[in-house]
Amino acid sequence: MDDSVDRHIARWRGKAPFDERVEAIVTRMQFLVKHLAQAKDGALAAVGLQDFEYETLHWLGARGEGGRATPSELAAELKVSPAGMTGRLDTLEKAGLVRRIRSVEDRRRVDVELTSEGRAIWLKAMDLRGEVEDTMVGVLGPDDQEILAALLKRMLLRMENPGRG
Amino acid sequence: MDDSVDRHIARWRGKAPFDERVEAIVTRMQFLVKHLAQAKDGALAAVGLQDFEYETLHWLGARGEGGRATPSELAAELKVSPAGMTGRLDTLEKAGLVRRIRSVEDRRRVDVELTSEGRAIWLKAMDLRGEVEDTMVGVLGPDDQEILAALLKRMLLRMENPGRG
DNA sequence: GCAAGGTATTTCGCCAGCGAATCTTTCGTC
DNA sequence: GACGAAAGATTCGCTGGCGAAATACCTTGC
Repeated sequence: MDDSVDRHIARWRGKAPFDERVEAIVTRMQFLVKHLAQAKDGALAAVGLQDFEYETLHWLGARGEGGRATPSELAAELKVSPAGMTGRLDTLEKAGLVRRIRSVEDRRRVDVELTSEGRAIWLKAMDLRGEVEDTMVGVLGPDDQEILAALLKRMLLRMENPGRG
Repeated sequence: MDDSVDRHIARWRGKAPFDERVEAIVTRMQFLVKHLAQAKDGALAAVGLQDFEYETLHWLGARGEGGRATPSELAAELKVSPAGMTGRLDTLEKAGLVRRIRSVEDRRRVDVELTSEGRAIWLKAMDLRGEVEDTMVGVLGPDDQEILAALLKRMLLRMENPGRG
């Protein structure tokens, strides 16, 4: 059975010089990410969160109980511009899910931490998000998941270490 | 060697209940797509194109010489809202890369086609984009690429056919 | 033949993100 | 110890995309 990318590529064969495998891989990843975002949007709406809010809470929650992070760290981890992160934190702080604390020893810095309410909502949202992602990744058995994760990792390493081979 | 996703997941183990494999796969795909978009932005700037413009020209070009498509078709294929597609086409038409033709027999409809200039620029841009994507996907040998494409396809089929399995 | 409903596109108001510029604080150097 | 460079966060102006409403057109049923 064909997916939309197969149809795209077939309709297209011979009309221009390009690598079909590469095209298929890249386009499928783009579509999967887009699908995922849309599906997650729907699921997260149930707890009143938007995707970008959840994503931010998620990486903040990863710091552990009472864990903190600076806006720049979060911006780098989430691959968002510093300005974008300021905007996200504004929204989250206004909603009471996050707290900004100006550092004492270096007053340029700001630490961000989850409020207890933020942590609670994040935990609720994790379940919902998990369902969507499990639906997608769950088509694959555990072995295939391992293989997929490894292949993706090799590509990501290349992108994160431009110097390397 | 670890990538940023490994580090994220490790830092995080035991702190919340979730499937590490799924998390790793999803997060890596998101990062790869983001990396790709950023790298492509840079490359395409050389021909004065933005990513969303190239993407639209690309699917239009796939229709073949003199091929046409309606805005709604393009919107569906590119997973963009109809309103968003109008905006894209406005930009492209103003730049002279695309032409809108109101259909004669059904005057609600609009057909879109590449101008010759649009086709030329698209072809030039394909090379540049190819380089970036090849760099990423090229870490994998042909066999691994086939495996990856197949795994992605299985997931995409699931997302495009919600009823199924 | 005409009203009601459906379809294709566009307009409108809004939002998150980006890059550049700004402001504050700290660090290095003389 | 003062002054310029650097670092961290924020503000500002702009852009692409979204959802909802509006517009224009076709089609069906009476």
